[in-house]
Amino acid sequence: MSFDTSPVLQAWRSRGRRVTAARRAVLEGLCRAGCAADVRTVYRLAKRVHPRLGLVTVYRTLDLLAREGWVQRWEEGGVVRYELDQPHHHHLVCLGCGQVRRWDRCPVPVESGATVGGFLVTGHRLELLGYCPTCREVMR
Amino acid sequence: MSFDTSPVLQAWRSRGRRVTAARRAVLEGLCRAGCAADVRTVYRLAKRVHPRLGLVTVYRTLDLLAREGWVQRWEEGGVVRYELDQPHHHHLVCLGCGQVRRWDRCPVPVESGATVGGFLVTGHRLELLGYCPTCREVMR
DNA sequence: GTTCAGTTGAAAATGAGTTTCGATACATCC
DNA sequence: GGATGTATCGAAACTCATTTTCAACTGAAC
Repeated sequence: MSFDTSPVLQAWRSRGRRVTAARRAVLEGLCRAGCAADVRTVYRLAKRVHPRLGLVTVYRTLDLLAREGWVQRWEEGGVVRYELDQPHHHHLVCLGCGQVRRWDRCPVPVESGATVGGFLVTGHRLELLGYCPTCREVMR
Repeated sequence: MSFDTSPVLQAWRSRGRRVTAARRAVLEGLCRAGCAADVRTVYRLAKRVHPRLGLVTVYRTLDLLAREGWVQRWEEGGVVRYELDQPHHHHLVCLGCGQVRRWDRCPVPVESGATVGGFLVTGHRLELLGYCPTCREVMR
C-alpha cells in the first residue's frame, strides 16, 4: 500500500517521542500488510525488517498510532484489526475465510456532528457480511 | 423487553434438546438485559433466577441460541454482545461509557443476496459511534 | 563521548472464553 | 410414581490474546 510514513515520524519527533527501529518496523509492517491487518500479521511482517522486535512493542505501537489517529482499530470475528488511516470507506467481510476487502461506497447519511436521539454522532462503522468468490465456489 | 421464549423451548424439545432450569434462566436473563447484553450481564441477571448457574453454561447456551439463530452475536470495544433476534435494526454506541442503544433506521441499500465486487452479501452491520447525552454533559 | 528519560523485550500476570470430566437431572419407559 | 439412560451441568484446569512489570537499552541533546 502507498502510505507516506514521514509525517508520522515528524509528528513523533516534534512531540518529543523517539523514532526507534522498532517503531519504524511496525509502521513498515502495517504498510506491507495492506487493508485491515491483525496484530500477528503486522508482527510477522515487521519482524522481517527488525528481527529482534517483540510482540509487546507491536501492541504498544499500534495502540499509540490509534490514539494519535494514524490508524483505525476495529474488530471482526474476535480478531482485532488495524489499518492505516485512509479516505472514508467500509469493509466486505467474508464469513467463510475471514478475509476483509475494502468497499469505497458509503450509504450512511449521518454526518459527523449530527444528533440522533440525543446521541452526538462522531462517526460510524459499516461492514457488509457475506462470502468471497473463493468461498462461494467451495460452498457449491 | 417483550420476547416470547416458548417457541425456543418448543423447538428445543422437538429436536430432542432438554429444557433445563439453567437454559430457562439464561433466556430470562437475556430478556431482562434488553438490547445488546454482554455475557457477564446475562450471567448476573440469570443467576438471580437460578443461583447455582455457572458461567460456562451461559457461554454454552448463548452459543447454542446463536447457532440456532435465536440471537445475534456481535462485538464492540472488545466486548462480545448478544441480543434476541429482532426486526432489522442498528446500534448507537457511546464512546464514553460504552452503552448501546437501538437505532431503527437502516440506510444501507444492499439487499441480502446482492453481489458486490464478487462478494455475495448476506447481511450487514452498522454502528453509529458518538456520545450519549450523559457523556456529552460530562465532557463540557 | 556522556547523560538521561523514553523505549524495549522477556517474563509474569491477567482475564475472557473453552475444554474436561465426574455429578446431576430431564425425558422416557414401565 | 419410580427406575433408567443420556444430555446437560458446573468446578476446575486450560488456552491464548493482551497487558503489566522491570531491568536493560538507546535515541537525542548537550
